[in-house]
Amino acid sequence: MVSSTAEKPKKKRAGQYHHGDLRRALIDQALQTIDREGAEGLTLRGVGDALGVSRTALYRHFSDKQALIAAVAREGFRTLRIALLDAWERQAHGFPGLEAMGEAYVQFAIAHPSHYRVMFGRFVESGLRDPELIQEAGAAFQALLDALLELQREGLARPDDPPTQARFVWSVVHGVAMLAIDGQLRECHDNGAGLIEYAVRRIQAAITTAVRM
Amino acid sequence: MVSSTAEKPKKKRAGQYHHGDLRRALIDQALQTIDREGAEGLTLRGVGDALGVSRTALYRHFSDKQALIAAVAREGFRTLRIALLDAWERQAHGFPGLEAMGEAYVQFAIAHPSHYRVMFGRFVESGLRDPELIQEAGAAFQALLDALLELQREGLARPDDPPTQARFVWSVVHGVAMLAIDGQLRECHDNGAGLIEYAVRRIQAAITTAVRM
DNA sequence: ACCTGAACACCGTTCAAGT
DNA sequence: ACCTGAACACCGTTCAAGT
Repeated sequence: MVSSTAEKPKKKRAGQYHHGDLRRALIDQALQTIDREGAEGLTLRGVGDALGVSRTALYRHFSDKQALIAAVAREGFRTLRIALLDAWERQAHGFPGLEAMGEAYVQFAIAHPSHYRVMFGRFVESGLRDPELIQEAGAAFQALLDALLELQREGLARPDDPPTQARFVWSVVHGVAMLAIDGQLRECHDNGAGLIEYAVRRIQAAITTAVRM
Repeated sequence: MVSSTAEKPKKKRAGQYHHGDLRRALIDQALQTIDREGAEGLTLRGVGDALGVSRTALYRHFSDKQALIAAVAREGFRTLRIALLDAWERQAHGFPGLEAMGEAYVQFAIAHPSHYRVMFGRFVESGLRDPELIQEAGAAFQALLDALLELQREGLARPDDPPTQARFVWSVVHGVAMLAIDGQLRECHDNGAGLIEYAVRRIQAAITTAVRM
């Protein structure tokens, strides 16, 4: 930190002349709108109005609309990673931990479908301009990779190439999640709960070293 | 067919006063645009211009833009189903046939990423207004279900609830496909080819009755 | 029946101007 | 430094009017 002039960072009270942290408020408002109305329902005019601010005010904090969405996506990967780690710890690791991670993953997507879609849509384009998004996504993936590495070390999971094994597991839960939020499981009377349970069991069967499930 | 008046169905030559089958031309043009520029690049003005027709001409054949997209999605499920059945037959059924189906599935998505996204995006909303879309998607799913039923009958696949088993397999290939086209496999030096191979093998391990893979 | 062109109500983004 | 309001170039959709 370079010692600056006499000016301390101003902490303006909320509701006063604009915001103390408009950037933060914009992200929160965008996330709220996305969760409620979907990403298509997100307009710069809308977030501006909701915050009592001009529709062009956000250009002081984000290069464009896509950058705002990328920031929302970043938050999503962070929340997801924490949920995964929490599930893993709560079940004290092992295959029960991996199952819990899988269920937590799909539940996050079902609870926040629009947010989840935003995390994966336009990922490449957004990632090129927002390295922190890629970093945050990588951290979430790392949580899964670490779990599998531990299972392999304990001789529970097959000693396959770890990144490939992790991407396979990711594919299953991502596939279930996407099918669920896109309405492709509408014929399941239980709204996909049975499939999630089946899927995590079959993941275990697919990567275990044990002879029988 | 009710015998009509003296008027035979006019077969206008292309390039002449509009089209003999504008509906067909609109779908083809929309598909081409989607494949080339993505679904966001699809504008009614664009397809109209490309066909030498007003931008509102399509309202004679489709209720709105979403209905046009739904028609494109329908074509996609049809093409996908044919590709799956072809792969299944070419490998003479069995697990080799199932593996080939899985690879054909992912390859379709990678070859036509925007088309594939359109097939699953807004599926519910589109399906409510376009029952044929749901029917075509169901037919594609049925191809997979039939394959698994045969494997179960032969004692090769576990006798689990067939729709659940089919949705699980679908989730894996859908997950791989979505991750691939959304750029989440960019760190794979082989662009995901190894993952696809690994995934179809692990699917087999997950649903087989055999003790060892 | 089928298509057009003007009009309408929206967008994201730019930019000169305010404080 | 930060924000505004008018303006610009786009959208999808509607509708009276043409043929």
